[in-house]
This record gives sequence, structure tokens and C-alpha cells, in this order.
Amino acid sequence: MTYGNALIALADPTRRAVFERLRKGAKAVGDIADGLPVSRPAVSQHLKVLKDARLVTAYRDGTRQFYAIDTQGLAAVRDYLDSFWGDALGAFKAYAEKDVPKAKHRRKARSR
Amino acid sequence: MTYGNALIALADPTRRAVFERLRKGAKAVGDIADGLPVSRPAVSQHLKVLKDARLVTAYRDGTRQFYAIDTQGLAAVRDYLDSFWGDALGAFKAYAEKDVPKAKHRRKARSR
DNA sequence: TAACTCTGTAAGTGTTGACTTACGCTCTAT
DNA sequence: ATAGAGCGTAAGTCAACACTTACAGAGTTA
Repeated sequence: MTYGNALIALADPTRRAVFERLRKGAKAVGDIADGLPVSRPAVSQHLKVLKDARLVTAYRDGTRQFYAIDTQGLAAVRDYLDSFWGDALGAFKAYAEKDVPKAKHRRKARSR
Repeated sequence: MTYGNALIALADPTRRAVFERLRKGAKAVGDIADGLPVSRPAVSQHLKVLKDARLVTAYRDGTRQFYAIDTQGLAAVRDYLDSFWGDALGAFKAYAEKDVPKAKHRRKARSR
């Protein structure tokens, strides 16, 4: 149920802003907080939630704590979402009771 | 920003339970509420949130209102998640290929 | 040692939101 | 027209949570 925590973590806009600041690479807590409209302790609390959800990882460098995106949490959510595709399309096909010309939206497999 | 609403919608466990009840196909509100530990009006409110997030669609059949999974909301969230993969992998590759030892004790100048 | 930097946590507050019951509306059948 | 089934909404309550300031701990520098 790790995707549950990840969904909760990504639901909050401020926490998403924290998360998106790591797109370009690892950042220290203070650098993440700079430019955000919330205090640094608030960012620390958000990072804790993201870390528990396997969305970020952390490592120290001196007194600074760097955070980076962890794809484990992202993969958990993605797999959960993908599990609906076959069900939803199958249900739609059963509802239409007609021959669908072609498979509409199968996703391409990706390495992780 | 429709993925924001979808993430909020999927973050709540009860709402996910409502959503997952539509895996096998469309269901009426009363049938969805049966077996769930919350009241039928609560399910109606959850369905409204899911509908606003493009996660479900609805249609009438007599006095009954049927809900079914809408892949639009799912696709929005999936695309949002996928947008991190290149960034996260690129950032990791940049970190691995760069001269890491040089950056060991570097202190970045900060305002404030 | 002391001083400084950087971060996490404790404690408290205000708001959001998930839930309840009660009510009203629409549709169908008698 | 009346009754009943099915559903959405209004109003209110209560716990969860996102935020703040204050403090404490770990690490580095002089």
C-alpha cells in the first residue's frame, strides 16, 4: 500500500512544489525552501512525508541534507494507475457490446 | 492542472474504494455504497469529486445514476508522473557522470 | 573550546474536508 | 394523482493536517 502514501503525499500542492523543485537534481533543504511561500520547517515536514512515501531519498554532505527524487514511489503509483486501464477498457467494451476496431491505448513498457 | 484534482481525489482511501468498485464496469450509486462502511450520501459526495477530476463519468437509466471509470483523469495523472522519469534519470546520470569528489565541500552562496 | 550553519522536532493554532442526518427533487408504476 | 425508489444537496460536527514559532541536536570552522 505504498502507493497510498505516495498519493497522499502528491495530493498537497505545496508538497508537490517541493517535489518538483528536485526535477533538476538533488537540493539541500534550505535551497528547496528558498522561493517557496512557506517556512523552512514546513518544508522539512513535507520532505519527511515524501521520504516515507518513497518519493525522495536523502543523504548528508556536511551539515547539509540533500534530497533527490526516488522513482520507487513514482513507480508504485504508476503501476496502480495502469492496473485500471485494462479494466476500464474491458468494461467499456462490454458496455458497448460492439467490435472495437483496434486496441486504443496500450502503454509501452518502460525500464525502471 | 486537472491532475491536481485527480491526485486529491485518489488520495482519500474511501474515495479510492469507491473508484475501485468500478473496475468491473458501471454501477449505480446504491450498488456502490452497498458494502462500504460509509453512508450513501457520502458516496454521492465522493462521486462528485471523482467526476470533477475526470476520473468517472455518469449517465442515467431511469431513476438510477450509473458511474463508470473515465480514463481522462487517469491519463492526466500518468502523464504528470511520467514527466518526472526523464528528469530523475537525467539528474541521476548527471550526478553519476560528473566529477563528484570535486563537489564534496563546495558551499553554494545563498541570499538572505 | 566557542561560534556558526543547517536541519529536524515540539507545541500550538486555524482551516480544510470527510462524515452524519434531514430534506427535496426526478423518474417510474399503479 | 399518489406512492415509492433512487439520488443529490444543505447544514452541522469532528478529527486530520498544513502551517507557524521556538528550541535542540549534529556538523564545521576559527
